[in-house]
Amino acid sequence: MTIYGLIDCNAFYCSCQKAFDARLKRLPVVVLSNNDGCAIARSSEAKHLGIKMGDPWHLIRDQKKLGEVKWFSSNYPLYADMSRRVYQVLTEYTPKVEPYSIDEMFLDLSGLSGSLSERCETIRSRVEQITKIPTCIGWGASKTIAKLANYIAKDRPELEGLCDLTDDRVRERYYRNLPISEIWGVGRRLVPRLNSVGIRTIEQFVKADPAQVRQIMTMTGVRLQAELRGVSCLELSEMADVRKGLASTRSFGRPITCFSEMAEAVAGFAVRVTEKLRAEKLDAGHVSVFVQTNIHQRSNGWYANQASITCAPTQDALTMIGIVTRLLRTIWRDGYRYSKAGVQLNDLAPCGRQSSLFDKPHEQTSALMTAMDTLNRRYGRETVRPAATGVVRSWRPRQDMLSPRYTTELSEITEVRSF
DNA sequence: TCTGGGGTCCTAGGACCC
DNA sequence: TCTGGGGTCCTAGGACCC
Repeated sequence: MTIYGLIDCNAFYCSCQKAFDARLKRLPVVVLSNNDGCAIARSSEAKHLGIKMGDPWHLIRDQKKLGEVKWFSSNYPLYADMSRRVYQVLTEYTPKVEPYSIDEMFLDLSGLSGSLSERCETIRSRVEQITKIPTCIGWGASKTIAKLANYIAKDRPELEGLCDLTDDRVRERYYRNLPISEIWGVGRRLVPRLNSVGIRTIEQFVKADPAQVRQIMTMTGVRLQAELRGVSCLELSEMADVRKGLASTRSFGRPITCFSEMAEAVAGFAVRVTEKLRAEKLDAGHVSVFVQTNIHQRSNGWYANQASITCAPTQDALTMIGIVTRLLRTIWRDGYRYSKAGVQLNDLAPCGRQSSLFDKPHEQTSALMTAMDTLNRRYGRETVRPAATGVVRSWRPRQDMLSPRYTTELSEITEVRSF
């Protein structure tokens, strides 16, 4: 029988910041979303101050007790690289590692000899020694149980970061007291609907009539019930799945009110998504553009719309700018203060496919795109970019407290001085 | 003034075809 | 004028995740 483990990095983005600045060690640290909008990671010290996930930063930054909080704009190149390092360490201990998100990885613990608790403790200390990132590990007979075990390990300090749910009786004891909201896959919409038919604890969920669960949650719910009983339905996949879609979307640093600025912004998104496409050697046959005004301020008129089109598969930035600009014209309305927009690509496939009997397979990445990618890789993002993406760009998102990309940019590496 | 970005899966319903 | 069943594909919308 496979034993599934889940390792999760504690307050990952904050831990990454702390890893490169010893002065932060015992201080409350908060990392903000893009546009410095809201808190998306808090160190344990910051959690103790009462800062919640998703708190709008502009509403909490002025509170007195927050004077000592160190806050950062999010720095994804740094976090992605730290995640890769954690992955590297894990592969020393188990050959089967499935990255689930930037800070979580599923492990196949079946082959490990001796006490699993001891082995997992070794893995935790090794990850912390090499990367400076603290973690928790939970394990059990299915991914859903491993996920729950991980939550318990994090929630109860007395467990010292480890939780074993392989034993039926131990599992049932937790199921009796834990609410269904702790199940992986049961979110805020489903909780009240399940509550209304008398399902409140995980124990009640597992024992509930599958037909009733199916009615509320479709097949996903029935599968979850089986997983929680220890019948594994979700396999560990070591190969990353083929990507289904790809997007670039942003909130603006200030509202956009004129078409030409929005056209620049949307062209910028087109450049960004096609850059990702070329990096993964894909092309896209379906393109969507959306725009919207601030969802939190509907009083003076709210507008949101999207348009999409099926096109000859492409990965070319200039072609994509043409497509998204045409789509934007169909949904643009004067007189609104737009706060957010984006470009979404679908129908992805390895580039070079034949789109129809009469079209030739479109040409491989053009020399221009290759040159642009090479320059931007060597000299930094946006060293060269199409003029259609704008020059002034005063609507760009805020990033007031960006830390250096310590591990991926030579020019931003930590300096050590000795006297 | 200021509230993120990027994904996945599932289902229902419409268009179209034979 | 009446009148069917079954299949595929696509899209929109709803739910979830980190």
